Amino acid sequence: MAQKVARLTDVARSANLSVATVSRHLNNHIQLPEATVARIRRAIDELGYHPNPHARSLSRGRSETLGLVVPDITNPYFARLAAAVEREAARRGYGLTLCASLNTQDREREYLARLSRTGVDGIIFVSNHADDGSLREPIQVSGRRIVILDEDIAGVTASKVFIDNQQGGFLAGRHLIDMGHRRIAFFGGPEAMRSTQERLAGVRRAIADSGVEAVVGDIYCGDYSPEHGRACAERLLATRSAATALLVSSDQIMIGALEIFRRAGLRIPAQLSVIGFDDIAPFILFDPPLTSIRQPVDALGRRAVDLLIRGLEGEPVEDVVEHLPVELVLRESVGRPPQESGPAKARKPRRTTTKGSITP
Amino acid sequence: MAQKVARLTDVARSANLSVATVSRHLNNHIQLPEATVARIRRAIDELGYHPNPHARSLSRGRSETLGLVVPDITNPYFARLAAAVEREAARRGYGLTLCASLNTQDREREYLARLSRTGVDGIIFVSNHADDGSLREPIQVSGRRIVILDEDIAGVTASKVFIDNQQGGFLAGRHLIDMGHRRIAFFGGPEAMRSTQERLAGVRRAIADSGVEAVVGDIYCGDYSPEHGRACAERLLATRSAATALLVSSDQIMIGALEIFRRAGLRIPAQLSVIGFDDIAPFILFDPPLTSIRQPVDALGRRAVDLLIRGLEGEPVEDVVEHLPVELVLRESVGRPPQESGPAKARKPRRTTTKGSITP
DNA sequence: GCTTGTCCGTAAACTGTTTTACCAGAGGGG
DNA sequence: CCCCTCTGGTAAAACAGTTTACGGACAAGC
Repeated sequence: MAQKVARLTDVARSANLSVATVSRHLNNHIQLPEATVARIRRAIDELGYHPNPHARSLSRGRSETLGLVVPDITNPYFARLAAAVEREAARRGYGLTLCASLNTQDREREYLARLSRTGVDGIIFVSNHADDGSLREPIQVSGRRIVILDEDIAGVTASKVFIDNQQGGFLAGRHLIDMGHRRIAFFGGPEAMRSTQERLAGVRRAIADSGVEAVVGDIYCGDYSPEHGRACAERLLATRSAATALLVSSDQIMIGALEIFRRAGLRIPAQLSVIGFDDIAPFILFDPPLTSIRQPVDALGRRAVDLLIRGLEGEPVEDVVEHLPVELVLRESVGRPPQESGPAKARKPRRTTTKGSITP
Repeated sequence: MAQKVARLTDVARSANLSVATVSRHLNNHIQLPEATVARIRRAIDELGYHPNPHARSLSRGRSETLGLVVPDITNPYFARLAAAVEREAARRGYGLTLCASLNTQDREREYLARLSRTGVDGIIFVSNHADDGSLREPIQVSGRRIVILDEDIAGVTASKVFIDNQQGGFLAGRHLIDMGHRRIAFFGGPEAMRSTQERLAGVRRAIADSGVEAVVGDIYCGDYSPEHGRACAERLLATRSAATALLVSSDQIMIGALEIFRRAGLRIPAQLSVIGFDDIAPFILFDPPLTSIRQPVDALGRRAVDLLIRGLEGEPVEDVVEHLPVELVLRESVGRPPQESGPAKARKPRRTTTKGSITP
């Protein structure tokens, strides 16, 4: 009783072979005659042999496992990202160990250390706050290959995959201008974060490009949460803003904002045109269906995994920084500004979904 | 250049000790004089030594990693569950490797095999479909300790943690009866699943216990999805059902159903009283805020991890089967049935949140 | 003075693979 | 007949820790 689990040695002995032969056969490093193969197969079945994964990892120097550090999988955006990463990793034969940093630097550092101790081959790192430089050293010291996703961490040399935030702002801005809006409000994430700054810059570029007299005012920054969205919306209503259009920088913020708008009886888009950002939440189900900048979340995850695994498997890849294109999905939450009487000088909106392009 | 990473041997040599001494000190198996400790510390810092996790796992026979198989983290219910599991695992010093089965038996089997190959110490398994018996063997053969979560897989001997589905149905049913409803519709998940059957049984038990002449009719089963919810709602409206109340067996189904009801202009609870199940989605934000049976999702995850780790760390635990209590959260989506003119013989609702109890 | 026990420490076995270096024998070409 | 190249296979050395069994030195107890 309590019989030991079968080892490779046992299989080899039972098949009258050396361990090396069996091992190489199992790893397809050798072509054996059918008779020998059958002997091995029989021995394995009989003994119920399963290779010991720890020994395998030690010997090969890798475990075929990736680590993913993400602020919070309860947030649909990160859930979707994690799902994409997991799927792609699995497709390429890698496992994924998940770490929820809850967006605190402490836990981020702790998980980085833990992942080093845990033997993952590489790490995909997603943070969601402005970086204060304290992450730089633990990342470099972890010794693991790493790729930074979604939000930058300055000073770290690694491959990085972002979305084209500026293009997102630009597409939204241009659409609003085209529809005749001249004052655009903006509900953003943390002010210090690149995503916020770049999206804003995109809107401004759209205005500048249009040659039209327009402005982005009522810029309220905070964190990516429904609470912040509610606060923004209340503030916008309270100040009786002159803005006729609004760009909301995330689904989470949008959910909070819509709650307040609905409660206040604000009609969208009759009284206020609204564009969202992310397009993960089922905005098509909302009333009205929401026009939104769609992030290529799945592509983001896939690309990060691809870059990481490539680096891992010897291919000597340079660190790259990529900006994946976003697109504008037109639905029904953007209309003409209320004060505009006729179809004066406003141009028509363009095609239904407008692909952004990769910026260098 | 390309200098080798420091090994324990290097540390020992540099500190003028044997590897055993250093190893035991690092693992707190020995108390050393301060001078020796300092030598070790110096050597480690100088060499930048990090223990090799693979070697460690091999030697100790475990990796302090758990596996979680879940249908889809994109679903908020499972996302929440995964978050709870991850948090608890991390708290106890364990990592978590994530597998998304997408609810297909094939992928479930594949992941089970993969997790065996990947060296996790134990597995938490969540499936979301009626089990056809084909999972039984791969689970047993995996050789890993396993705990089944949320939905049963018959014939598997393992610890299992469920919620008390019947109590959920019962609490909902009793509340509706108390409010005067006599015909209750039910939108459920797959008919073959225990969760569906037990919740339904709970409602029926509530009716039986009340001694009142009531019935649960318009029972529509399908999968846990918004699409199914839309289909259910359309069917209910189309048949001009006599039901004055409705129990919806999941958030996902609810989202679809509400969309149709809203579109049809149905007033809740004036024309139809509604109770939800899960209470993960922010139902408090809905209009009206939804009365719902709340699942103890965090507790579910924590308990599963606890059971698993206990078994792993030698404590000889019997396989247990637990049913965690649910509670009824009263909000504003349940009222009196429309045809009821006065507050006739209906009893008052009870306290605000009613804890269920553990059933044996 | 002898035993006993503690403290600090060592050598060696053990974990279970993969991989390298090598080799006997068979078959083919010259 | 000799040389060469496959084929099918082996022994042994990594991989990098943990753990066991043991042992010398020194102090205390008798």
